[in-house]
Amino acid sequence: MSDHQQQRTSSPPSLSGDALPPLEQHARQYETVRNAHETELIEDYVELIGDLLRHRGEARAADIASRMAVSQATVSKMIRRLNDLGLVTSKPYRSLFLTEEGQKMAETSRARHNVVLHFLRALGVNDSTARIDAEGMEHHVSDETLAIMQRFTEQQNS
Amino acid sequence: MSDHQQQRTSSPPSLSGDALPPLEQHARQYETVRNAHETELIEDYVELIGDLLRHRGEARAADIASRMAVSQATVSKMIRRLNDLGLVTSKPYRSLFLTEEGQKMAETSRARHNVVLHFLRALGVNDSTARIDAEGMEHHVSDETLAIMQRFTEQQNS
DNA sequence: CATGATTGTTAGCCAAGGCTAAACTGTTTG
DNA sequence: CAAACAGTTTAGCCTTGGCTAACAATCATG
Ligand SMILES: [Mn+2]
Ligand SMILES: [Mn+2]
Ligand SMILES: [Mn+2]
Ligand SMILES: [Mn+2]
Repeated sequence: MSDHQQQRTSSPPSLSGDALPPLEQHARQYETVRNAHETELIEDYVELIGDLLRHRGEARAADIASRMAVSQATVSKMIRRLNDLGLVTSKPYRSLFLTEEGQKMAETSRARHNVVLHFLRALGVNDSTARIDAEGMEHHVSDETLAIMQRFTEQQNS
Repeated sequence: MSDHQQQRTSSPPSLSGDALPPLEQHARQYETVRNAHETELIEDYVELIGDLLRHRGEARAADIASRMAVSQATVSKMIRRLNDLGLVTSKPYRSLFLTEEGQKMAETSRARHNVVLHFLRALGVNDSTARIDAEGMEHHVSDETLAIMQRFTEQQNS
């Protein structure tokens, strides 16, 4: 099929599915995704540290490493970054703590994560699948969509 | 844990929101996300190349660069990777084409992308927001969730 | 209180995915 | 048909986020 293959047997000129979005808009889609990827891991770390602090009272590098399924060296390096970003405070060989800013990020990340997770469950997705999907999706859900998801979930549970 | 600090004062055992998932499951969440990130960009390139071929008859590096809002050098490097992966064929200074395998990937990516996009619109999300969110979310939606989204969308449009 | 186990850090490696600058090719056009 | 221009490639750089191996600190325990 050098050109067009059958495609419908008798179709008029252009029946090639949805059109391409205008260039500017299309570009903005990919840019937004790239931006999300820059903060994604940071958010997951901060959120996890917050959760460990809330549930365990402390957040050790070793716990983060096993929860994230990543080496301790990787965690150690990332902790320095979080420190440089002013999100955590860490004395060597001691538990981590979140700065004010880190706490704020942890809360908003956790809130968003929960909205997505509960939405997926309300949609009918199996819990463990919902958890996996939410872990990735959360970073790519706009505020607009988030609000709609929340409304949907509330409506469903009533 | 050396010290614990206060940590509880007087509250009943656990009032710290949802519990942490069991370690194995939690680790699997992050692993799945990392895996998705490995193939994500590849899929977007292949999908875009497929769309350009369908809509324009050819896929030039310059078009990809402007659509992705990325430098031509970046595209050129990525094309070599796609070539090495057996997803595209490319003669220097000529338009790209998809291999069989590339076409298969383009189709399944496009199909999944569309399910997510149409689902978001059916949910009530504004079109341009839906496009942005779908571009990121698509790579983190399991088959299970995808099927549910599709059913939801169909049901909504009837 | 010495010592082994656990935990944390550092050094050095790698691949992916960006970038700019410079060189090269192909096409258009005066 | 020679330039000029547009498109493509290459070289070299950078950051992120992984890894392993070696070393260092802390903690538990006999
Ligand atoms: Mn999260
Ligand atoms: Mn996440
Ligand atoms: Mn896509
Ligand atoms: Mn995408």
